[in-house]
Amino acid sequence: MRFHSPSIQYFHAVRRTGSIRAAARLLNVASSAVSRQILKLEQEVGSPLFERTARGLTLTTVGEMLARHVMNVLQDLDRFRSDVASLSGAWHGTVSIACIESLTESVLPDLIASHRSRARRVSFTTEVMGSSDVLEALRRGEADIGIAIALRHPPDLRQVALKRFRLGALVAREHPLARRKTVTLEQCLAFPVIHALPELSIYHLLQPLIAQLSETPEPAIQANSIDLMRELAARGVGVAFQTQLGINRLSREGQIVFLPLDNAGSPVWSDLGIYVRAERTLPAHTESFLQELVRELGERERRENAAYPQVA
Amino acid sequence: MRFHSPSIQYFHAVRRTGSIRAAARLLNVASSAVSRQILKLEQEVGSPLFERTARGLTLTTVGEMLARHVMNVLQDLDRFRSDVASLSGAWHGTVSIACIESLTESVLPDLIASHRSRARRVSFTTEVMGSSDVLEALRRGEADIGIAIALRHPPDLRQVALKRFRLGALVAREHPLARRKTVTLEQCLAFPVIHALPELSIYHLLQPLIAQLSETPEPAIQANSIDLMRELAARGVGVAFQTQLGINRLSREGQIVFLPLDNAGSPVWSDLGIYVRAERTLPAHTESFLQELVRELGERERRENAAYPQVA
DNA sequence: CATGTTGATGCCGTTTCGGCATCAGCTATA
DNA sequence: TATAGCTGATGCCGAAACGGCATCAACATG
Repeated sequence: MRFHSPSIQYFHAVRRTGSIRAAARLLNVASSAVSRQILKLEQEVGSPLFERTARGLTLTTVGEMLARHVMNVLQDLDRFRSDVASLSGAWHGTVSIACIESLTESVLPDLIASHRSRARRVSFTTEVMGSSDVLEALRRGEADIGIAIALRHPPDLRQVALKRFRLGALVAREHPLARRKTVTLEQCLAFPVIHALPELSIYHLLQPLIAQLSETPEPAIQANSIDLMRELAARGVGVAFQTQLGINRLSREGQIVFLPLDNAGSPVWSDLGIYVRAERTLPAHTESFLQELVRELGERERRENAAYPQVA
Repeated sequence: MRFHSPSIQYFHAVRRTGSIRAAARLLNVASSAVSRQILKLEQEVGSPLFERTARGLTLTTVGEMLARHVMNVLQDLDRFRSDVASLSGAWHGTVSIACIESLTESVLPDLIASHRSRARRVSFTTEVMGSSDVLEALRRGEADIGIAIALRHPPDLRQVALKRFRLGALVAREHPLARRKTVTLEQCLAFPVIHALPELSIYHLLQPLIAQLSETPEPAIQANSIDLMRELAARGVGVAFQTQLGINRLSREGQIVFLPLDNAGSPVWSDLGIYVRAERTLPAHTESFLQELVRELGERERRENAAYPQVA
């Protein structure tokens, strides 16, 4: 089912690999064929699509416009294929997810397992990365659904949903703070603290608050893994900060305590956004999973707000 | 700039004309070429795309799915072309509008004239038709922007805006009702009335109200042209019904009077919807005109509500 | 300066495409 | 019912496009 000209498929491969020869290897054709298709394309558009360097090819402005069009075409072709396939019974296809680390502990595994039990022929590709990389992966068409801290998103992405979760401190069951209902940042900083490195978005949430404090916090552990930070906190090494999303299992087992953070009387929110490419209609199986994801996150948001009611 | 396989262009032409030979004439190629491309396409999709009758071809279910994909591709190609062109300075392109008759008196001519004075290289195609035909033209990709009475719209269309206008009675300056502020349907039916035929949406707005009345209205003039009905009312032939959108000039010149309709104490609304295909990103020049259209209609809605304040 | 990249290009065999003529099936009209 | 006019499909053939191989020039790296 390849009824689009080789030109646009070749163009797409060259854009992704950044090299004609690499694209040719990917496509199992000679590099001359790829080169000629690109030249033909440039002649028809009437403007160069790539800047040739000795190392490879980079998109020009017109090239980026064409890349956008080609991505729209190929993604819509995917949707069409999926629609045709679902017509003849079997639902199949792949859902590709790019998300930040906080989802990997319970939200995603629960959802994927539950979805697979109902639609076994839908497969998943999940890649964990930083928030800005999530948005970039979506823009480049390397993922269908993105979950990231809700920054200002580029206009070619659509924010399907926005859910807010309270940022809190994670301490071991035996920690002196463990009996409290909420904690302030000052109270936490009296103890050893497990800090997030700048590549984690939690860093950018907490940094402005820490900067406001008069005392300089004492040296502490720093890490770039939500997972590691959580496990360290569970072992009583120090106080970690994150949302409740990533500690479902440990908190159920009572090994770890989540204390909502209080900053001058108001909660500290971490906004989670769910994104898709704007210029795109999702295949049915992807749309279906997306709806479940939105519902599940909404459900967790609701449950959490019920557990830690806010004194507005 | 034709970098898509002939297959999809041929398919598109066949879908529009409903015939291979007609498509071939349209494309200036032999019918055998078209026939073969369609057969190849069907082989690649693995399912027939058309049902062959002696009269021509009709889309199958899979064919309609492909038609949707092909339309997305070709419309996005248009957008790409427009983007590239606007990069090199000159804004050009065509805005194709499908709308109902009420817009032709002042809204559209004003807007188009104003837009053309600023962007001379943008041309317009405007086609007047019934509300359901407007939606159908959009679905078929035969128009970029549709303006119609806001019915339930199919899911592949997006309602960009919804503006409500009061339905009212149109009478000549000398008409006995002309001095009133508002009128009821009963009051109007005491005079000769110019009715809309069922092909106009006004018919469907008024019919349920008329049916509620005890008295059967006396025979009156019936017409299917907003324009004609307005001119008849201006000549004192009878009372016509429509929104204030179509009588700007005549009402300014004082030849005709608009009396908002009162039905059991509440206004009778006519909802106007602005539509575009959902799975589509509009070219910049089309999007720009669309924004002006929405603003202008919103402005008229506001002005009208100020002129005839509602006693909620 | 040598070596390994990169993309572009000339040459040539294969594949695809399009045009012409023709065939079979159906419809409308006389 | 017979005929004329339409429909799409197909065999044949020349033209155009495509892809593979070998090679070239330009550049980066050691």
